[in-house]
Amino acid sequence: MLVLHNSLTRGKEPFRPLIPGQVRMYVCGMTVYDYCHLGHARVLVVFDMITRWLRASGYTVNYVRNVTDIDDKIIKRAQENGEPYTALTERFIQAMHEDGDALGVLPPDHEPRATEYVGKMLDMIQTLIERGHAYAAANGDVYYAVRSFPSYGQLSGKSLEELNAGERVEVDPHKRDPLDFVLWKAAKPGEPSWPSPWGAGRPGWHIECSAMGSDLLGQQFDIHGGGQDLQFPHHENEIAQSEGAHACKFVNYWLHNGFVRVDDEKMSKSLGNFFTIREILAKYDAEVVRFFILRAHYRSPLNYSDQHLDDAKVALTRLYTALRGLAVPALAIDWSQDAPARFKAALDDDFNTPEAMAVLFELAGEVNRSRDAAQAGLLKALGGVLGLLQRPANDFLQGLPQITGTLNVTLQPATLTAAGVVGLSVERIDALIQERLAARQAKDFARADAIREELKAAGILLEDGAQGSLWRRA
RNA sequence: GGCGCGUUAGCAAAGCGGUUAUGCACCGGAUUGCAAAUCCGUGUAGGUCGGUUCGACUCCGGCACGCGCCUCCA
Repeated sequence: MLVLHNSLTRGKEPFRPLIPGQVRMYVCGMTVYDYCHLGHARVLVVFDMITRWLRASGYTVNYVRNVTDIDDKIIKRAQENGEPYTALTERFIQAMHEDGDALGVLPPDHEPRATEYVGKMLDMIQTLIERGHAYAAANGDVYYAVRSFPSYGQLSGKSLEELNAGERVEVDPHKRDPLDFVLWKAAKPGEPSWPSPWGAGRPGWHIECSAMGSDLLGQQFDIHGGGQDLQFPHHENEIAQSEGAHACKFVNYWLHNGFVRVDDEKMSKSLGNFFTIREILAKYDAEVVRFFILRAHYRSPLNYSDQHLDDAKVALTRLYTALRGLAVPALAIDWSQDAPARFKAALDDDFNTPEAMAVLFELAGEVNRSRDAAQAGLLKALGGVLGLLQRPANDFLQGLPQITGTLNVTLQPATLTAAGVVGLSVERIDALIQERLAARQAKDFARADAIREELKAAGILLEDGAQGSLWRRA
């Protein structure tokens, strides 16, 4: 029985979908005006893991992750670049897909773009006006009247009074209440716009998700996810819009993943302390990054540093090392066995991936002791539930970091030579290993050790075994 | 100022009112020409002050420190 933490009630609850066996889940995706950073990677990976686990648990999942492809920042960036905003968004949507693919993130079932749903948004805004939840202002904007929605603040646990007390932004004279938020934004000259009953303009950010969610998943659905920073005001506003327009409960379970931090500060665009996914993938294998993300609980803060990624790499290396050299069979998991049962119990407890991973490491120890292919198959199968361990072991152990992206990426293979990683071809490595083998057989250990040192300097580590020497990249 | 979250060993990170988390690092041993990998073994925790309890890292309260939200942000 899956139990999950619901932000709405601030506690753990048994998960019961509206339709037994079927899960409808919406996650707020990216605003596509730049490359995704590690914080975005966390959302992608965490909700991919959640989707995988729901499916592994037997649920049919309809997973929607939207794209915001029209907003102030997009318009500004496109103007700076002197390009149509659609060219900008297309480019970064493609980049986002490349990043997600690299990280082993399965595509969502639907990936609606805001610009495709403007009509639905206008319908919804019209309904909100008719129901007294919204009003058109003199400047052509349409605002949501938060005072018309008594339970406003339920998700963030704040009352309107508390929110008003902390108001730090200059009050917009067109708003009836400082907390009223924009549903429809009148266009300035030269900006992309859509016609509407209130004049040319574009949708506000919050209405996008309400419209796309209800269109694809229904007026009420099971899970809504996103980063913790969206809890207020974005998700609060979504509730006010959707419940105001549809007069029924919007979402039963709200899931929010924790932030990625740098030096104990939130990684964010505004602070400028972010690392893009592709910057990180220039130095680290994408599976290491995925492993790094899933090694922490999804609701906990995740501190980023090279040291932590180095640690993650070493840990993942241990798992792959256990699989190396075995003919690992593909097998169906018997969830009644001890290790799978503990793995399942961990994930059923609010997606506790750190505990599930502990089971993987215990299993790796058993595989190392037994060298039993069936146990290795179980390790690989359980890893697969988390989207890990699916490559041939040597592909990971001997592989180069993957470079994704065909766009204007600044990464060059040369950046990989920092540790001498690409200094030697596989052929050269094999030749040196053969030479060293001959030296060892001739008891010329000085020569053998010199070759080992030479390879080590190039980032190649040797492991001598009964059937010759194995190598891996440092 | 308001609201909320966190503080676990050298580092990272979980569960749990009483019994080994796990990974890395460290130490001892096996193995190895020497290493590496692997195996075996040992040690190192629970911010602080109180309370509840036979017993608390685990529950409750105070304090300190850190972080987040209250404005766009995954």
